[in-house]
Amino acid sequence: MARPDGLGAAFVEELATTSPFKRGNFTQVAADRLRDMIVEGTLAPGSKLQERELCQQMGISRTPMREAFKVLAADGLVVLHPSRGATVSRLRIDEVEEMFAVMSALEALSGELAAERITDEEIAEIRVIHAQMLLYYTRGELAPYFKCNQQIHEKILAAADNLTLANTYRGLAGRVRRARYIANMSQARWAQAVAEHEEILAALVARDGARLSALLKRHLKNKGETVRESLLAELPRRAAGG
Amino acid sequence: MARPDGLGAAFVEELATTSPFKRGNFTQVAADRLRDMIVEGTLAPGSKLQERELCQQMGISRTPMREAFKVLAADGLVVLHPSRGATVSRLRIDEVEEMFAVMSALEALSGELAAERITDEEIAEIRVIHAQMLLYYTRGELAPYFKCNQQIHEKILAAADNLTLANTYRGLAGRVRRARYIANMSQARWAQAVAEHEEILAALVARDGARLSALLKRHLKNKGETVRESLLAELPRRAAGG
DNA sequence: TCGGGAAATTATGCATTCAAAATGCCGGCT
DNA sequence: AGCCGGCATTTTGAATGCATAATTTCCCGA
Repeated sequence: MARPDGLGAAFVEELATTSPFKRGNFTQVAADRLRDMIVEGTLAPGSKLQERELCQQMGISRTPMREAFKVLAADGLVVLHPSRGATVSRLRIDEVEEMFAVMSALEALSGELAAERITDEEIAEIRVIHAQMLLYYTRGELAPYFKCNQQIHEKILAAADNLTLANTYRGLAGRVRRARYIANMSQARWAQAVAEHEEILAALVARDGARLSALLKRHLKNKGETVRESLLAELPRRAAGG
Repeated sequence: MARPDGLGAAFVEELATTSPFKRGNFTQVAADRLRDMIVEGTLAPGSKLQERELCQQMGISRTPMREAFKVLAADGLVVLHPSRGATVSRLRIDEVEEMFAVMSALEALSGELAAERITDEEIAEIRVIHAQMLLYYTRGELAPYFKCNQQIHEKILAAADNLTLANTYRGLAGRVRRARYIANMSQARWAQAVAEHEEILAALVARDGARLSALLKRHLKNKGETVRESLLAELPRRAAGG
């Protein structure tokens, strides 16, 4: 689901900054932009989406903006209140737990499928990213680490060669990404995650589907717990702060 | 995903037939109606969605109809061709296979979770539906059989108590439902499905999560194969017929 | 001073209008 | 005779307008 065509934020920027009249996909552009704003927290969970205001901000009219709201609502990032506008959906902790449960089931499947189908070349590519990721880990650079991490999971998803699976997964991943923005890993958790990734890579090389599946499932479960802990720790702070 | 609020077709009818001015959500109504039309085949896969025509048909204007298109596109039932309108998405056989693979992973999870949490009362309810289903089976009444079947899976999903899982599953189920409309089971397949359901019920009663999970997974896999066979058998006929 | 209610304001939902792009058609050109 | 290009028509995409529902404010009474 999410954005099957995958117009990235880059294009959004391109349109917003340069020639303002590239007719065709104001809706898509608005949706992607809103998505980014929600994920990075510019639009806080629970905050109201003022269509008038956002329209001015993006220099478009209400129609495509409203369509964008609908799309994001279908994605679960936004809640529509009939005749009362739209708000950024709050992600309750139990919801995040639910999502991670579902995602780990999907990761398990992707592991099974990937083990059957992955090519040596794909493994080699993953190996490169993996090594890069380790480097960032040793340097303690979290953001690029995450990026590599995500790329690896994307590669595995791609190797599974099941677009429906990939889209379903991405839909959920998009929704929890905002939680991850908030979440910070402890050193212990981080080390554990890296260790797990080593095992995952090994299972991938061995084409051991069952093992890979179990590893990925556990990996996601741990990630879920990390995020959960962070959220629990962060929640009271936020309540106090604003 | 899908329709989290779940306004059903009933409401659509209500609005369409009685007081025509119930201001509020023509978009939702239009989306649900289109969904039904697509699922039941009134709008054939690949056919163009003529917005003007559909607007007249439903007595609404283009704005909510276009919004409905966007929502259905996010659900995957409709494909938007920029500046060229929207068409009902075709479901390719490999896509159906993909969906069933994902659904079986989700069913497996729902089985695991349900086994942990299901109450005696819920089991009793399922037992009733199960018995009813068997009756329809012996009578050879396919449609009501399917309905019971679906209800059982819904009950298990409900028992799993994971809304995200349920919504994700429903999103996919909604998309493959059209395939099932076409599909017809062989007697052997039907008997096998019934036998599997017996086992599923037993595992549920025993609260055997691992077993239930495996059974559901296999069950869905078989269902997927059934649908696949039907589609393969139906495809050439359709090509010849029109 | 506080609470209730009505009017004004605001914002939402849908319709309509306006503009641009695509499709189809006709004529000219090779 | 067939193909390419330009013009008209159709259709889509976005903006604006209008009616209604929600919210806020303000006034009056207790």
